[in-house]
Amino acid sequence: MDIEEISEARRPYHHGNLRETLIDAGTELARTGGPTAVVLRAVSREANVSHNAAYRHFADHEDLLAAVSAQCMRQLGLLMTERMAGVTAGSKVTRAWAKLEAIGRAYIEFAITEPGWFRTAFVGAVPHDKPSTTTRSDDPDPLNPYTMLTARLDELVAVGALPPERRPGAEYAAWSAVHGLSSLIVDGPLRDIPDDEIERGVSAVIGVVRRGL
Amino acid sequence: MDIEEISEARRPYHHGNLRETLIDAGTELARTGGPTAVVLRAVSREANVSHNAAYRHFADHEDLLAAVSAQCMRQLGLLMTERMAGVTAGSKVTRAWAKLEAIGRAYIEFAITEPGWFRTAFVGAVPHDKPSTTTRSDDPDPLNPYTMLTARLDELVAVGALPPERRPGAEYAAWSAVHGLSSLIVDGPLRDIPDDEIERGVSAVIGVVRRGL
DNA sequence: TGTACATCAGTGAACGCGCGTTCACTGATGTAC
DNA sequence: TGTACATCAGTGAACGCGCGTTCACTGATGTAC
Repeated sequence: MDIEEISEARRPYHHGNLRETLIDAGTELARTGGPTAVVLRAVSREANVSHNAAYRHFADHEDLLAAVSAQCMRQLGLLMTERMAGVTAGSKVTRAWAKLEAIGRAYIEFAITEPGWFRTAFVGAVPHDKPSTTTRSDDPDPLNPYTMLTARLDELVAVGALPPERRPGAEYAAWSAVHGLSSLIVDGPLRDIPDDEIERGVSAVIGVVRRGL
Repeated sequence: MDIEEISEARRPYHHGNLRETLIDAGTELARTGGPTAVVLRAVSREANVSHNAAYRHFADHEDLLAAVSAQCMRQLGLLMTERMAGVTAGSKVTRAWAKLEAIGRAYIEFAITEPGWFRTAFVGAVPHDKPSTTTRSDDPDPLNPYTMLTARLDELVAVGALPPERRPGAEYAAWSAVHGLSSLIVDGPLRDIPDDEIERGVSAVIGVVRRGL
């Protein structure tokens, strides 16, 4: 009750949680408009705050965009985790393959259902071997899509489904295939293909990766 | 001599070839700055023409950008053709595979050596089954990368290297893999990986596609 | 062959727009004594 | 427990910027008679 009162009328001068609020507002704008919609003034407007307040929490526009981008990437990792959790049946080998397929399909699903987030996630994305300064932790982020992919490939080797000599470079092949189809559909020449054609593309990509590994 | 005179001092009021000149200027700007550098005023400036002259040849900014984008796509097709022409040795089957590999490697090479063009080629790219109004011809453009890919895959089938039942959807798999690696390197998280790591990625992608098909 | 006139292809000034950023400020909070 | 004061987190006005686009125009060209 008190909280509602505050959020409606007696909004305090000090926001208390403005950084997160701004990132959330930016993420919402990115959802429909992609990275170019993450504009300092628009984000501040959305957060009901003067457009200068952002400078108390971010160095500049680029800094804010990077934070929003990271949040979009986390959304991708979240969907991948969710879809992977649905895989429970079968032998160890079957499950290992099914999990790899699940995260791959989730990646493409994310790109198609949330194109704005997908595009935003990949602007100013930090190289996978250079952890960002804000996420400086020793154990890798379990929601990071690249981390999830390497874990799946390692599991395939551990379970005997993938010959160890095929392991090096495998992440490039798998990631590229899935990312490429996503990009071609989201911004590329495959923009307007019908749903059944998309499913054919996904199946072809998954099939080639699986047989090729 | 006369020509030089004209181009230097006595530039005629009527340009005579302004449309092509503007597209070329835009392409040059795109080369270093990508699609966002293709700005109406900058392009006109580069062509030594008032920034309104462009409106005699293009409906608006988007129209100009589309023309520049098409030219960048043609550059990609040109490099692919060139690299493919280098394949001459071996049996029919060997050559068919080598040509597919050659266009795939050329695609990635183009993305890495000409990132501005690569990015520009894929903004507002026309869906592959909907030819643009300017390129309305019955026989498909031989410089179109997608056309080149399908031709290679058809050849693999004709030559007996690819089982016909594997043919449907094959272009999605091959294109996605190659485009994905390119995107990840050009704008994505693989932005700053060293050269030898790139070569590992290319080999992995090519290998998986070849074995997977 | 000459001339009037429509049309085409440029020019130059001006418009409004939203943006990122800076400035001087004010209200709220925390802390030393 | 009070009080002075530094610091933090917001506000509001203003800046310059380059952009796409529109307007009224002018110079060059082609064509009908």
